[in-house]
Amino acid sequence: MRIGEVAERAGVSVRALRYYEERGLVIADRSPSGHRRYPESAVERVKFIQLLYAAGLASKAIREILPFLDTLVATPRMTRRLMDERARIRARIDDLTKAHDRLDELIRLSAEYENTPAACPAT
Amino acid sequence: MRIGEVAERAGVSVRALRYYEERGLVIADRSPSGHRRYPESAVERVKFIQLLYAAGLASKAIREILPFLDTLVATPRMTRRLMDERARIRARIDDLTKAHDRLDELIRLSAEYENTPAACPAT
DNA sequence: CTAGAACCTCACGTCAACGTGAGGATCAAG
DNA sequence: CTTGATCCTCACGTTGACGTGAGGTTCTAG
Repeated sequence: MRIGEVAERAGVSVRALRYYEERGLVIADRSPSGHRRYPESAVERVKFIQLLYAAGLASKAIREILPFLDTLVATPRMTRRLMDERARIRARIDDLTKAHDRLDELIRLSAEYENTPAACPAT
Repeated sequence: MRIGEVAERAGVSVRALRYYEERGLVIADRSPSGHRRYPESAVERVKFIQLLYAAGLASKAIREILPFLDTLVATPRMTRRLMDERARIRARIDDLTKAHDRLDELIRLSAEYENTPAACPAT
């Protein structure tokens, strides 16, 4: 598969894919002319990378975790990293929950001084 | 109160406080010689700012929300911003939860191939 | 065979929230 | 009055995940 198709199907930019290769997150072999060739699996792999990036993992952490997808064998280092990052994410969720509740509080407060309805469509 | 004390009590750097002033998040008046003077309330204000920064709000969004703490009166714009950010945070929590669960899955998988105990101290 | 789409490699630009000196003034204590 | 801690204002450096041309090659449809 060519880079443009991978980009579109994974929902990222072509530049991002080149960047991932530079960071060692995705390996692509090349056509004789030098164009990148990706296997089908690359799409899912990139989506997974996006998931981890969105969760705030650094590319270094991702690089340590990704090989697991290929080998399905976890080194102690990988396991540790997985658990560390899980803990980090959990802590982050706690922080966000605090901020969320605080904003909630303010919104309810503001509803007392304004005519603005406190009801939120997404609640 | 001087900037150093505010910094220590709020748990941020002196540089951060100057930056917050530059961004219009904290107003400090000056001594005749030009040193910043903060009211007691600044400590709580800065902690709140930290909470919002930690939740991923941009300084622009914080600037729109902060006046509420002073006036306790919400303009429609402020209310909208509050609710927008609450929604953003909620969405962010969802993303993180997805990533968390995915990592959890991998950790359980890796426990099958390694002797690494799956038990997590923080669970 | 030719045009336009898609690809390539540099390599500098971006943005946010500060960090980090440089160089100098001010404050609090003895 | 001196000294060490604290403060001031520039102003450039940092980090990560790309964006954005520049300048050139390759692929593909007609």
